[in-house]
Amino acid sequence: MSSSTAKHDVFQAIADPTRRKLLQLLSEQEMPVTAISRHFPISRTAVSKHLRILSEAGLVKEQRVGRETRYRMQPEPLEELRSWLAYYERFWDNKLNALKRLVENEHQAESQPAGPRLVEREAGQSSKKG
Amino acid sequence: MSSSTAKHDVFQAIADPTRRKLLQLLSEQEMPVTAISRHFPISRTAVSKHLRILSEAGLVKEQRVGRETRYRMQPEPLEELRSWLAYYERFWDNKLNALKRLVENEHQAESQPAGPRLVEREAGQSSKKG
DNA sequence: AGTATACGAAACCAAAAGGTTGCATGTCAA
DNA sequence: TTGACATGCAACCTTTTGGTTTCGTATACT
Repeated sequence: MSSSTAKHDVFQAIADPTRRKLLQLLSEQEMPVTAISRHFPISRTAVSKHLRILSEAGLVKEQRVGRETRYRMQPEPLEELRSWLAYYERFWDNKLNALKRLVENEHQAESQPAGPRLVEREAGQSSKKG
Repeated sequence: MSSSTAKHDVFQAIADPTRRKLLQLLSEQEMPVTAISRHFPISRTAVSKHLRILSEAGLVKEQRVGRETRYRMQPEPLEELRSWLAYYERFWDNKLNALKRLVENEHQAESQPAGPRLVEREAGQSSKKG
């Protein structure tokens, strides 16, 4: 169900600091565009564009109410970020655990945890002329 | 001690899909540039530039070994992403919990959880002409 | 010494990003 | 109906981004 054909994904959407502030603001409360743009030093149109990008990433939802368009945050797409991050958490967890073990055993030598040590090298095509 | 003057932050660094693949690859094993670039359809120089950006964000570390530069992933900066994300987790947690409650109680009405309902409006300067 | 390999730096380019101003349109208030 | 407000859209501009090719230099191999 997750739309993967989107022009703007969540990674790209949150890359911009203004958009992160926008998200923060809209997480606190739903707001129409002009009210939103009052919180930023840029033009309303610029804010509107950012909102569009967030919208395409599914991070905000708009609702027309009379002449205003109210935006609210939509947290679901952050799930993708979360699962992406989850993969990498084990790496710094490992480091933390290693450190913890080190501290607990204090003067003991660090036991190299099992892991890939070999470095990927040439593809094996070195005999070009022979 | 967290460097905040960096030209490239972690959000921007992971925004590019190529760089995310790069991270993935380097999380599996340390690798020199040419070997890395064999995994991508772009030039070695382009890969090198991406590596530079990741490096500036602290997400990879390089080590010169003879004529090659070996890169390895450095997970620590992802901590920032993690903590950023942590703030938003409560939002979808709320939704999940609400859903869970709903499912558990099945045919029961959804009790609106306490939260800001009011919308930020005008700053109060509507009496301009009097 | 001479050649091949690994890499970075520089110059250059097209497209995307982030911003602006101006205009058109829909809606609310007298 | 007339005017103010809220917004979207189009045109335009500048800077950044992601990419290329070419070249220089350090290191390794024989």
